[in-house]
Amino acid sequence: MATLADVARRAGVSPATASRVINGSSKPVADELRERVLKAVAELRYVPNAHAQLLARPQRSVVGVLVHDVSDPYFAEVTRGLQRVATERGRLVIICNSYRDPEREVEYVDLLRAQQVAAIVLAGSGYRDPTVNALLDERLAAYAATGGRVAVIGRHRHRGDAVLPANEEGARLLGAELRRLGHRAVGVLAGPRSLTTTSDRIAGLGAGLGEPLPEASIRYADFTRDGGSRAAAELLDAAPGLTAIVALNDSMAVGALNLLRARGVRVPAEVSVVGFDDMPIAADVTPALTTVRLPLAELGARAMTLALDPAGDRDRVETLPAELVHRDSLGPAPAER
Amino acid sequence: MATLADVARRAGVSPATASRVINGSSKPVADELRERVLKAVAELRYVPNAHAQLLARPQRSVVGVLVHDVSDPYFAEVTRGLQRVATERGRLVIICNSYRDPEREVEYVDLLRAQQVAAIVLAGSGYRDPTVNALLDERLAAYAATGGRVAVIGRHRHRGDAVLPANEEGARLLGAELRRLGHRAVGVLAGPRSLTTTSDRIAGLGAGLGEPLPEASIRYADFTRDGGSRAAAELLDAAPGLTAIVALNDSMAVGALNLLRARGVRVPAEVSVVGFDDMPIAADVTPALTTVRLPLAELGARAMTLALDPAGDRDRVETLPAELVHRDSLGPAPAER
DNA sequence: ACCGATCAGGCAAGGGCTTTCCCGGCAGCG
DNA sequence: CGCTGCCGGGAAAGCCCTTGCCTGATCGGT
Repeated sequence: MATLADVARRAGVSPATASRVINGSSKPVADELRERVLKAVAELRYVPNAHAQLLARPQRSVVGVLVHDVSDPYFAEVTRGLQRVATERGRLVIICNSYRDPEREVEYVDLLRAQQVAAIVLAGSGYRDPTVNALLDERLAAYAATGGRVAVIGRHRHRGDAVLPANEEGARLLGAELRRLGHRAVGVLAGPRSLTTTSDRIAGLGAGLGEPLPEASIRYADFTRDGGSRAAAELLDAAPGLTAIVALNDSMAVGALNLLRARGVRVPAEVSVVGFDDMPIAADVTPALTTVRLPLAELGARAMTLALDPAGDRDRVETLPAELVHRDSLGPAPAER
Repeated sequence: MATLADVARRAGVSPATASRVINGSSKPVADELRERVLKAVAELRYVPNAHAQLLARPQRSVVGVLVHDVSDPYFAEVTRGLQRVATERGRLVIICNSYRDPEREVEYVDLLRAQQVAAIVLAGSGYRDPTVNALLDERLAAYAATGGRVAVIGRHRHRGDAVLPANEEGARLLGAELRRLGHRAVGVLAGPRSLTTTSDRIAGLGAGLGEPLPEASIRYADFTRDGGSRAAAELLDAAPGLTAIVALNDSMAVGALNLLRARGVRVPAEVSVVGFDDMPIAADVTPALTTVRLPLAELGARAMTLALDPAGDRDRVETLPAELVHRDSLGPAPAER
């Protein structure tokens, strides 16, 4: 690997001059020398060692993003927003997948810290377990204490700048609509119990329905298509009288739709199904999914903006609204079964 | 930010000793000192500066991945495979999105080179333009010349280790099946003209159908749902007699399905629709999409494996087979229209 | 009790780059 | 003609860490 010294030698100048030419320093360099340096750079295909640069100047330029799983459509969308802003601002992004493992999350925070990233963006539901949060908080605080910027998405239990999707409010909207349509026996396909996203959405739903949801009508599973399918099967077997199934994300809803089709249950005539997030596929399944739209890319974009802007005196918190999207999978409750 | 020197001072030892304790060096250190160092590390919340480490020891550990767009389901799936292997091998991954801009691709290669990554994995269709390829090749060669490892996915025009999806063969399978079912008027929803993936799949399709596809029955658009929808509309308007539409990826197929539904065209009774890739949603749309399955995650996993294994004497090339997945959106050609 | 071997720990040299500070040379001024 | 001031270029210090090599001490053997 060619070094700056190689370039300087080849151009017959000092490393100092070469560096100045390459970085466009404000210090003037004679045209002839400049050209010689540029020529040497091209010939040697020289690329500065980013680590040495970072060591030599305190300026931090890359930003770390910690998500549960980029290949999950939810995070894919959030990441798109994050990337857009980062690219606009000329920042490189390191994406890390925690796969919802709190321990790995802590490890990654340290790793990003070691990489001297300018900022860390944490995306994806927080955990309900206070022990886990405390550990992560402690690490983030250590990072922030040395000037690192932190922004979180959807983790209201962490300090630092935050952007929050209106999980609870969105679920409330949905609950109210279900109630208006006469649904009384509502089942819930929930994500992992440990996540605040799950508990927030359940709470909102209960509020909207006007009565807390009995634990018996909730099934916890993975936030995936298969998780939704399995949970729906269990739920239907346990409580055959349900008129509506609320999935706490669209993937699960798709799984439920699939199961119902397999069992020959008509949607929404016999059972209504609704989702959450409004992922791109929601409109393309049959029946088209009624769901709660969250501005996912916007969530990412805002968070990255917060992370890259200088810290304020106090934590900034932005809440982004949820919106009910009416499609075909939700109808009035059938009169009697 | 605490440094090793801070830790050493606090523990009352030399930086050398501190370093040895922290890195678990083979050189023995007395238990008492070891403990003092560990205590200082904890108190200062010390994390070694990864850049300084990288500078001090030549060992490269992170690997760079260059994709068109992680939030595209195709790449999301490929990335999942890449990540899996990288994590197993204890490697951090830097993901970069080129958004199909060849120029940005070259920039990112340099950037990854600057980051001293151990390997670069290039995923996603190559370009047909030889000029563009030459430029990229030159940069990759510069990287490889200094010991960097390169692996590409689906870019048969680049040297270096490669894993290739059987694009052409998969399309041939599909073409043959269409022919068997009596389809003679076949339209194609193609991705960008500049990509080899597009041209390979078109070539294979023609081969399978037994006759080259007339240019008039092809519409080029973005590899997206909306691209597919628009292209389908144009195609149908221009050639109303089509009995089958082949989308060159599943997103486009979903868009086509949507358009046909909006126009009241029955699938597959009046027009058959097939996709490519077998993305997770393919099974969930209505009618369920007949498509060509590519082992996407496997593609990623293999590529990462190649990239992390030491270079062989010659370039290794693995081809992964495509498989026709029969679902509901493809039926026999209607007798007469 | 002395010598050599063994061992733990520290010194210091890098690794590649940036940047401050200094120096030599030149022009301009008195 | 001599001095000052400016300007372009280079020497070198430092960023933080690892590690080969050296030193001082301890221990065993004789």
